Amino acid sequence: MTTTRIETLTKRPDFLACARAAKAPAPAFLLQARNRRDKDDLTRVGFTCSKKVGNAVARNRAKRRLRAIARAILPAHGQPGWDYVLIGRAGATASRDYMELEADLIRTLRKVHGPK
RNA sequence: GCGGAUGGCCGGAUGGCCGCGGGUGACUGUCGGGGCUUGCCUCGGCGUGAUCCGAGGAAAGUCCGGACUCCACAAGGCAACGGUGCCGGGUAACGCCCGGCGGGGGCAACCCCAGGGAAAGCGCCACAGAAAACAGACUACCUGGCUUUCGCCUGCGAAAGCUCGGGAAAAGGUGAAACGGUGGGGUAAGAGCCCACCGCGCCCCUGGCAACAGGGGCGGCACGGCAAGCCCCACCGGGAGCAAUGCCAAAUAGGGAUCGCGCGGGGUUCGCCCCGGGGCCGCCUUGGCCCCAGCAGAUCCGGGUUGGCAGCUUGAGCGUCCUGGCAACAGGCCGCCUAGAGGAAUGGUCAUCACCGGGGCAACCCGGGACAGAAUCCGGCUUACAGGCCGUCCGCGCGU
Repeated sequence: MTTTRIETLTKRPDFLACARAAKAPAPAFLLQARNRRDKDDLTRVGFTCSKKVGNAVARNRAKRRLRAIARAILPAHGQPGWDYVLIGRAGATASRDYMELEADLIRTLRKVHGPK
């Protein structure tokens, strides 16, 4: 069993690169993803919740729920060598049912990987 | 019981499963460095499992006050700018807190106050009103004169009137405010014109550390308000901030400092001496600094960038009790260690219980969770907040 390690994105250029690549919308978030095409098979993920999501409390809660589904889904459904960015939406990210949130992520991942 | 005032506290609980940040020590686990007695010791990173800790009363607004760090800083005087403003106390400090005083509101408990100076000066006082700051007079009042009418009879009286003169500022009405108020005397009518009380001003005495309060005397009223318009007075105040600042490593172009040679005019015994010009330090005086010349040299320095480490949490700390104080608070004994991230942890999800709202006779069912997320750290202020708990006091009603 290969333990795919997951790292968190921290650099602004990485976020911008993802924003220019594939996008897939979901009711409670927006997924951006790209294949880095380098030697490393690391999977990386970043989270963005802008001021549009709400105040600091609302942004934190949205980010935590996104982090929770990413940790649950990505080891099985993510692909090595890819970067993913999850963007929170006002209201929906905090209120959508958790099981549906996970299903949304699986569906959108399939979509961004798809055409390849 | 109802209504009200005020002080303090809490801000769901427990348990599965899966996770995150930090500390501690562990490992037959790995990778790298160092040491040597060459298979051990040691340091660091990663991994694994263990254990402990992990958001708030406002963490918020960033409005005051500090600690800490860097920069600036010769003395005196003057000026400017900003802040504070009853008195006493507390504090590291404050624009904060406590206790008083004065004024205002409330039956009361209690609450509110930007609360120094208006005889230093300038400015302003809307609307209304005759008049808004220095006196003046619209209506009305008193009186003289004149005209008309009437009564008695040749002068007086009464009434009405006047582009007329004088007195007076009590009455009316306006206003936030009208040149002291109320009552009496006085007068042609009136007026501090005189008197009593109240208010106001000055002086004295008593009490109080003081703000101030009480009392006495004198004054015949002279001094309208606004200082959150300028201002005056007293007191306080350097600037920037943890993205401060310090250290390490990597990689490199341009820069800076010191030394050397040289540097306005004149003299020189070659040690120096005399005489300048310009600029800066808020201004002035004393004073200080820099420039008036650069270079082909020598030595040294480290900025910016990226990464890492420190600053970074033991502190004006928290709790029980005791002592002093009306209190804010201070002192003492004992005990405790309570987040330290850096695209930023402190969570996700499920269940049970408690709470609130709705439905139901009930078992129960359905729905809900305020304001809000540490970022160097403290002391305050202000603002936001579902719901709940405890204490003290006041008024009214009832019972004893």
